[in-house]
Amino acid sequence: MSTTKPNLYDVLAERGLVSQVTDEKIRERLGKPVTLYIGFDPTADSLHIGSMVPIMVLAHAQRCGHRPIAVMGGGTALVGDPSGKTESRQMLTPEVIDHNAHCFAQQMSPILKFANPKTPQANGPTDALMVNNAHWLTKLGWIGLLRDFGPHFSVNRMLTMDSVKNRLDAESGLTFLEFNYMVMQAIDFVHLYKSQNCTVQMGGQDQWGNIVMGIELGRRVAGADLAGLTMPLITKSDGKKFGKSESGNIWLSAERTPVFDFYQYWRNTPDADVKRFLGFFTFLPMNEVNGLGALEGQELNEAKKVLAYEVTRLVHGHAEADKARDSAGKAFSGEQDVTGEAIPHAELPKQELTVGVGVIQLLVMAGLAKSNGEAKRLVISGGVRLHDKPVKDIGFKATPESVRNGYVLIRAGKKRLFRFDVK
RNA sequence: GGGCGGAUGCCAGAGCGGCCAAAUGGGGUGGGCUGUAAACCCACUGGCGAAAGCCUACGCAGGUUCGAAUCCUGCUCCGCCCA
Repeated sequence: MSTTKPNLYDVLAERGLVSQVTDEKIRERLGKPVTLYIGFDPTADSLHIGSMVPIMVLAHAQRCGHRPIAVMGGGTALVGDPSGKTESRQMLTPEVIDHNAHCFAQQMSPILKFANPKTPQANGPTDALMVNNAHWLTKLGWIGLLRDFGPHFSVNRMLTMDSVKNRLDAESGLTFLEFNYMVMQAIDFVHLYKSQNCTVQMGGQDQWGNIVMGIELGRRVAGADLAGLTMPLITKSDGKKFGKSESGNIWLSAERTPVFDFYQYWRNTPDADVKRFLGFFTFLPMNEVNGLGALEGQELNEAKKVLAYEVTRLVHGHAEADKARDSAGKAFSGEQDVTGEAIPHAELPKQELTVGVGVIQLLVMAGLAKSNGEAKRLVISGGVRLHDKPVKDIGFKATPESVRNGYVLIRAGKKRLFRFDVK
């Protein structure tokens, strides 16, 4: 490969994306093209921004001349994810998993270039692969599994894994099924080594144990020289969970998280996280990242705009990102222009207004409140405005007089708003 | 298989016959201060209802009681200990 391409390790390291490595010489390994993988759990039909880091890492790998594989944990999803005792242990069907994997591929494809299975001859050496571990895991028989892999797993060793130790101490305990997750993941690595010559596995910090198991298994059963690298857990300086907001997870799917909300999530990044996030979630060169991150005080808002725009562009494309940026910019700047396309909106028939529509109802219709009660509390606490006029009375009704420029704007708090276009 | 302990709201965790829609903390939302930031301060935080009130909720199913998250019985699940 061309020597002009940067070393993946350097790229990840300077962006703060390296937590641990299994091999001191990982940098040398990555000096020439390798095949590497990261696992994803296809338990929902959309990825959320927690998965952005792994996707970015795969994309960096691709840019550095390596071949990335995204492994769908279809096999593990088939037996259900037993972590979290209150979670319903839904066992996903193969059809659902396939559907989810398909959705993931679509969401990843703007960031990661995938090989086209239909035109193998046209695919490049760094085109990404997506595979489903159900394809090989479901073929394993119990006896065969024990015979081929059983002797190579030391339970003593497994018991020393943090993930296991924590669960043994925890009230929830650890089931045999969960105990076997790491076995499955180890087998994945070996399978990918044998079938794709994949020699490096990456993953979140929490995957460390699983990665190490895979490396050891590879050495024992195939004499393979495998390596792993983990990425740090993404935290927010304010201690809040990354990727969560008032309305739950921030998803990559525009259906689950409107582009406007997506943009706003990043736009509202705490100061202390802006620089790190620019490194994690954008491809901006580090000198630019450092420059933006060095801004202080109010100036840092410019960096947040760049962050929000860049991430939105990566995930949703130029056109949508432009709309979100322009709409948000106008709505929250002095202009207070809320006519932007990306502003959440819906149509409201004129005749409903002639009868009068209560604020409570409007808030619920707009999705700004989940129930009438919540809407009422919102009004009572002084958080609701119709256009720019505070609404203090829960009995207030919007009428044709409430329409301005063809719409009725309702705001909940400073940042949430919804526009009813009156038809 | 046996013994003991446990299961409470988004999460953690009090309550152990009426004062319980259930303490407290976290989270979330709204307000204040700001820069669409953080920190900090205040308020709110099951549903329906204008309200009075009604309904649903303390693992599940029954029972005792005027009255049960609280007592009894059975079941399910979890933890600890013993074999």
